[in-house]
Amino acid sequence: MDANRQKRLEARARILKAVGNASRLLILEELAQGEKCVADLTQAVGNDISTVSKHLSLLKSVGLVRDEKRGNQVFYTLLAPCVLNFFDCVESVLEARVQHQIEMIG
Amino acid sequence: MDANRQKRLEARARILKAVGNASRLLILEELAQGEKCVADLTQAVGNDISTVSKHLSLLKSVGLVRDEKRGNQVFYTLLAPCVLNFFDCVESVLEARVQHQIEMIG
DNA sequence: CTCCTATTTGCAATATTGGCCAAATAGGCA
DNA sequence: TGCCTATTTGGCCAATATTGCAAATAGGAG
Repeated sequence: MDANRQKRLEARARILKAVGNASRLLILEELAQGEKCVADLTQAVGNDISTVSKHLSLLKSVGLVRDEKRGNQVFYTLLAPCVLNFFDCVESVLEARVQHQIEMIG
Repeated sequence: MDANRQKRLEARARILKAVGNASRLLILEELAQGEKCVADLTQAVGNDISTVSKHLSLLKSVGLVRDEKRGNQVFYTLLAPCVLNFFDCVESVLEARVQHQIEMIG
């Protein structure tokens, strides 16, 4: 396969991989409501704060979120709200799967 | 965090995770052009055929593709073309990142 | 400066993924 | 039946990802 295509696909995969994790999806959903600090997100996710911090730094490294320090807190903001559109597609896949299972049974 | 929300997020993550891999992205792009058999996809991806077969079975298990055996070949079809829309969003994230880097330098 | 709070980083343990090879399976054809 | 081709499955290993704890860092307040 073409090396350029490979590079392009890997760059895309890195971003999509960042979205393919339940904790990070939750973080993105929370950020969809507006900026949040790490402590707030930690509360929502339920993991150790250090774990959440690492998820955030991953999301930041691929460009999905931005961070801003104010006082001794760090606020994270969703940079690419378009990822929220993924959910509709994903839901349709889940729907279709349920439908398929019903057909198998019936 | 709510257990139902957790379940829902994990179901979504499973699908998105399936898309977050360069080889599987390539497979999805190939399938966007129409159904292909495993050998064709193997040629395009460049991995061992057993590896490609596993990628396909993963994509199938999350409901993104469908398989159909005809003769001694198995043809795979894209079930959720909406995943192709992810690419626009992902490209915009990559673009924004480049832009950000330029600002850092400049 | 010292203490307190918020966050990040380093480290180690564990889990998951991606890959290949070899073996198994399945269909078609002689 | 036996052979050939196409695909899947099982086993295994290396690389990567996820997590928590403890230590480090950074900013604000006294």
